[in-house]
Amino acid sequence: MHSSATSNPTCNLCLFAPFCTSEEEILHTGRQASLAVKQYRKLNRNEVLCLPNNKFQNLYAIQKGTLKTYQVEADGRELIREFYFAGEILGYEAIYTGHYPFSAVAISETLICEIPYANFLKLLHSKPALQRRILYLISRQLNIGSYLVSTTAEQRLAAFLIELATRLHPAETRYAFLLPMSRQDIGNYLRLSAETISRVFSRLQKNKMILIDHKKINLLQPDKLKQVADGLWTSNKGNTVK
Amino acid sequence: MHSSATSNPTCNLCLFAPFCTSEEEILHTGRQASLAVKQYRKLNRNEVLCLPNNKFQNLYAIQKGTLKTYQVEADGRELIREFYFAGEILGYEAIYTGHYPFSAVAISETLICEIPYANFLKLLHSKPALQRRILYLISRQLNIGSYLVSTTAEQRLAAFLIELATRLHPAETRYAFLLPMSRQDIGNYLRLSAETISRVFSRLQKNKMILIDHKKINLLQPDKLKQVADGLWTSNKGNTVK
DNA sequence: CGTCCCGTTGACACATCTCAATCTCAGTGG
DNA sequence: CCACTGAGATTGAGATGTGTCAACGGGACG
Repeated sequence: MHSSATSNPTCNLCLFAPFCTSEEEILHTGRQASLAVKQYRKLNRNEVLCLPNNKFQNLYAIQKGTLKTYQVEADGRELIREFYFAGEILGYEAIYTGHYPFSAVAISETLICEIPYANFLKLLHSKPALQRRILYLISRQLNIGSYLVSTTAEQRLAAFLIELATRLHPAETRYAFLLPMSRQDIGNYLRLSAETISRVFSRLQKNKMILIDHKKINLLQPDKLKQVADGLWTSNKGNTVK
Repeated sequence: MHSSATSNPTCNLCLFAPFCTSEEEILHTGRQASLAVKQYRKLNRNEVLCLPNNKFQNLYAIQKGTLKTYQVEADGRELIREFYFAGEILGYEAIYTGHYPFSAVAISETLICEIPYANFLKLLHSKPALQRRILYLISRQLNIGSYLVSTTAEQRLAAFLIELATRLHPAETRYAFLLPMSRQDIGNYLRLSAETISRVFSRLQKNKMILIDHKKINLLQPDKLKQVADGLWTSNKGNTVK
């Protein structure tokens, strides 16, 4: 365990750190400080954070780990709305609906911090700089996943990988990383079958754009991947330039 | 022309009406009041509001009419990111990127109001109720179009039609309306070809769920359409229940 | 009244899905 | 330490929904 909230590298980047009840305070007192703007909680793999129609009360800052939000279709298929990584905030959608419009589940061991929405509003109002910053981050949410509009499987997966490289580690882009989610999860997010994800991975590897070994992935040529994402390249029928 | 800003029915619902320079003030003085929080502007069909990489300065409130935002793919295809109708606010995405990440074009005669972002921030800070309301509306944006994750053409189009019924007229749902956009535009938004849109319209009409005559559309059975959207019904192979 | 754009419909091509078999790897217990 | 097990990943073959290309038809508008 970390000795204090701010000793966690992600916390250093967190907007709410100044208003946060430290982990050690929680651990030592054995109870959560009721006045805390932010509270610490641990989720194991596959543990549920919230369910559809749960009443909206908190936003959640992810300190470490990964979550997915999803809804289940009538036919039983799971449609992933978004992944959330360390440093990101989950729950903005619920401000409008009044309840969480999805299930949120940890896909790896995850640490989250609760931000009661009432406190969130108070803080925003008292700190203009924080308000600007939060609008900036919500605006970012509106831009995330805009590549889902792309048509081909290759385009979407390539764009997804590039985005992962920028989102997986806060304030830093790394082109070699561990995929936190399964092929099935990626498919449920990109609206492709797990088999298609697997096949496209194989194609991209054959073209030397990536190296992939189970969860370990290395984006060898991010620039070329970007071209694939933009539809400038395709390897569907041998490596042909359009 | 209207005699004042608040005489326009949409203005009555607008959050910024209290801080707005009235139309008649603008018309009578012949120049736009520089201190105005909100300014009036008219766009003809196909007139451009902003282009990709234009510097972000204003949010735009739509007073009347319809706009689309889109980006052009490498292969020349136009991908529509969102439609905007009367009472909605365009431009949140640009807060993050610092420039508009899309083209915005009127698809019918449209009246818009400019909200300089600096003024927007000041207003939000001085009016906590306005701040809450704006967060509420941005949250709504995060939920709009969530049905784009659906797999089949029928599901996406049915969900689109239902959403249109609720968004087309502020604070009121109407199941008979005029489609403001072309089949091509709908296809560019739902990631389907114009031909597919046409075919699905025909199928839905054959099943008595809608009446469609060029731009005029009537959602005869919104509840059944909702079931189609949710994947509970399909008419792909004759009208079969799954 | 003619032109042109938009929408409709048909035939065929193709990307992705579905179903299925096989394989690897991690975890578990003997 | 090894065998067993189950979940996830890979790969193949056939099915299918949607895209593409094309022809046709009908309003809207000048």
